[in-house]
Amino acid sequence: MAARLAPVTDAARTRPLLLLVDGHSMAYRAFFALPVENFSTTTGTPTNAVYGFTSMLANLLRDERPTHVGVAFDVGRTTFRTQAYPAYKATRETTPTEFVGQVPLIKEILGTLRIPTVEKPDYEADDVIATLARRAVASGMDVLVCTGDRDAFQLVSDAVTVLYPRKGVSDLVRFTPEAVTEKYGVTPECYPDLAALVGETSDNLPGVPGVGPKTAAKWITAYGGLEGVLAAASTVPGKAGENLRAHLDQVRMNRGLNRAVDDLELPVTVDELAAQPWDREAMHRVFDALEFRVLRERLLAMVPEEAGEADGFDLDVSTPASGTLGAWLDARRGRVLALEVTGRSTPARGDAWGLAIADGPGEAISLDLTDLSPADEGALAAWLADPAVPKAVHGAKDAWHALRGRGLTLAGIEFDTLLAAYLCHPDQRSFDLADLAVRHLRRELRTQASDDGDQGAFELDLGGSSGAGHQAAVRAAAVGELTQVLEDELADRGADQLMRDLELPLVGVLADMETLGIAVDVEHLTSLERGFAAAVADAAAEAFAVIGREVNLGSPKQLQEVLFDDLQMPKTKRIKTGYTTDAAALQDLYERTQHPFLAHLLAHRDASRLRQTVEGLLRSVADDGRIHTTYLQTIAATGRISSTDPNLQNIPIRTEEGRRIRRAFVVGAGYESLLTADYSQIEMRIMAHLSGDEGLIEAFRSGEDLHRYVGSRVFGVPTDEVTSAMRSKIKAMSYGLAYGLSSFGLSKQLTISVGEASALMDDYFARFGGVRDYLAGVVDEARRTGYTATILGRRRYLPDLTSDNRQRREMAERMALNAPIQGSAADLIKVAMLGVHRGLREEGLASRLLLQVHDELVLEVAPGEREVVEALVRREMAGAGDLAVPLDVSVGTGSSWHDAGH
DNA sequence: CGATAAACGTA
DNA sequence: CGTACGTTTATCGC
Repeated sequence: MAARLAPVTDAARTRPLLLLVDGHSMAYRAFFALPVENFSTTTGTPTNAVYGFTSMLANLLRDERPTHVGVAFDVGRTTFRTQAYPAYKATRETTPTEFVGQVPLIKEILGTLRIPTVEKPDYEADDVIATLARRAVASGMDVLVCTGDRDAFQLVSDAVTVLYPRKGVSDLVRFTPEAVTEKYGVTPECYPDLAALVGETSDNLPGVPGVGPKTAAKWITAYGGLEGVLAAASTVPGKAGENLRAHLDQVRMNRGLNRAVDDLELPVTVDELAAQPWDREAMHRVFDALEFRVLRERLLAMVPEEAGEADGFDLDVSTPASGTLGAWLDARRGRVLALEVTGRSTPARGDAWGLAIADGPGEAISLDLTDLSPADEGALAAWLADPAVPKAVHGAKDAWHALRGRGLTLAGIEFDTLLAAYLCHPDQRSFDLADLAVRHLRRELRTQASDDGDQGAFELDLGGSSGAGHQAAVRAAAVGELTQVLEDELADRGADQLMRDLELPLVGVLADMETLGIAVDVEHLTSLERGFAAAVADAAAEAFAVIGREVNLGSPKQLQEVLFDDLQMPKTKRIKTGYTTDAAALQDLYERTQHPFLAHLLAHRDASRLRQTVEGLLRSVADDGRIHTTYLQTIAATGRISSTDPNLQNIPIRTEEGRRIRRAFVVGAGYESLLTADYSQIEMRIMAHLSGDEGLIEAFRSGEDLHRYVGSRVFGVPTDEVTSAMRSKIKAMSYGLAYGLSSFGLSKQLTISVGEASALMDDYFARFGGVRDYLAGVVDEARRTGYTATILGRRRYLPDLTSDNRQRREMAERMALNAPIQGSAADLIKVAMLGVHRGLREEGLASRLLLQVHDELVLEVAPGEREVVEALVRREMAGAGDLAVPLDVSVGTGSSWHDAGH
């Protein structure tokens, strides 16, 4: 492995360099230098000290290139110094708990970097550093000491430099002997003399009153050191001299305490501080957990990669001679070969120019698709398209789009390492092949060619056995090896069936949907854009007129000034940057103040939001007059798919203005209508199924309006006496339960007291006890097993359920409540999509599936197929699962998405 | 330029 | 102090 902190061949240096860091001191500085609000994980763990410390360390490793590194830590608060002088450091405030928790994290990071941490009970980090520094210098090394403790200046010499933070942790001042003398007027060895006279507030060591660094330096120079000063104390003139005589004991004690001990017995030797290769797998794990993406990249970028190392991919890469590709492929029939496609995977506009195929770990070929002989092209096309030829790939959908752009059909995908990694670790957001290789294979994917960063090679060398071609071959080989590993891991996690029968077949369905896209009425969109833009301008003008000046209404910062400074409005909910200006808060303010500015601002928000949505859609219209979204199958931790570029899963529907945007999605030429089919109350039905609550199951079987039925039971009135207010309370609570809603949250949403909300929940659970038991049980079981599971066995791992951190734990509990419900719904609609897609094909229908919006499918219906398609969709959606309650499906058709809605 | 925060749309 | 997403804009640090 090439990871090495400093190449020993560094020509600029002749002597080895030891970097010694005072861990507590630097971490503590980082803790106060970086605002904790900006540095904590999504689950609330503070990481500001960890981040600051690691960032500083990364800079030092990069800039100083030490050959040896060690980090010293204090152990507890008592040392031989506090024994001798109990007041020592006694004024230090208790360390904040948010800081204490970060020290182990720092040590964990140091562990992954294989940097030893050194501690000595009863001594301070400074003493450890002094000892190691002395030994290093004795063996001919240079030493850098990084600490925020000025006592370390006594260590400075020709061979030892102290890096002292000026502000924060990134601005370090280099204290050489000259720098110390310049700043303090005494040599480094006399610095502790000076400090003894002046005192150190932070250590609770009083100095001689009236004596600052200037006087102290003058005395030390005049009398030749502290001993001289003390000996001559009786003759030192003036008030300062008087004070000195009154504080001789204190000064002597100060000097005793600030002397660094440099002959400790330590568990490590200087040699053992030699830089070691990093534990990259552990680094990924720890940095993932801390959510330090950029910092990890910064560190990894420092490591010079060397080609041909044992841990790389040692591959025999070739390009078959023209006309021999078919034979090469035939010779490997029956084996699962791994593929890597180089190209662009934009739906409907893909292209592929390179292809690598790996056969086992040692052999691969790479092809330039732009320059194949007709015979090879034919052989390749047949091989790719043959569903009976098993293949593995990382990201089958992207490969599918790219190959399609070159007229090639991809079938027979037996394994997808991207999907496999996602099913194993659904909470991960990205599954970069290089990362997977490091984690599961302990291999580096990078090769010399890619390290050079030579973009030119990419263009010039499409298929050869070096450069881009070699890189593709390495990736293909990695896919092959990952397939072996991940197949086992999938099976261990009980996800192999989910992979084979659901996610993998879904790839083709999604690829078809993306390729088809949905037709839009561009003229309609353009006219909407004009209208919304005019509304934006009007609202802005009126808003400015009210306050008499122009501000950027899109800037929360400027709005806060206007609202809370200029207009002196009551403060809203606190956010990181001050007070929120979100729509709910503005609405609330408007109801209380009736200030017209707020009305114009809200109107401006609405209109600009709509305009922005329309503009985005217009930008996305492809040459075929359709919008081709991309579905992401490996993003949502619950198992849902997401839609991007553009996101067609958040097209407005709630307001009339928003619904006008839905009218722009229309049936395409040659088709009869759009058909939408959605599951009604899918999540509550799944709740009923999973909980087995008889009352809730009966609610669905009765055919009565769900919320009305539940309301009648909770409030103890006949269903026809459930008022709409009661119904909406029940609806809010029912859905809230699936999200882990608390009585506090419910009270907030319904604007009732916590007591009322709590009573409402009690009444609910009194009638639907099965729901309560289920919700409690699901969290319990997940805590025990480590994961939740959906009806198809899709897992979500929630290690935070046992966290000591309440915020993290409760967050995980809410996730545990929601994941089986949201995830089961995702399972069901995926099954339905497969069924609809297959049914359309098997029945020879020309209608097609276009969109999925979590619980809704949108199809484009070919002329004359409406009835049969509706029956097919109803059958497949309702039959997607065998639940204790029926799966109701509502269907609508029309010439636009809006008109097809219901 | 890239990352983050705020805001807001959907299920 | 209710889950899951994606996109835009402003803002700030590098």
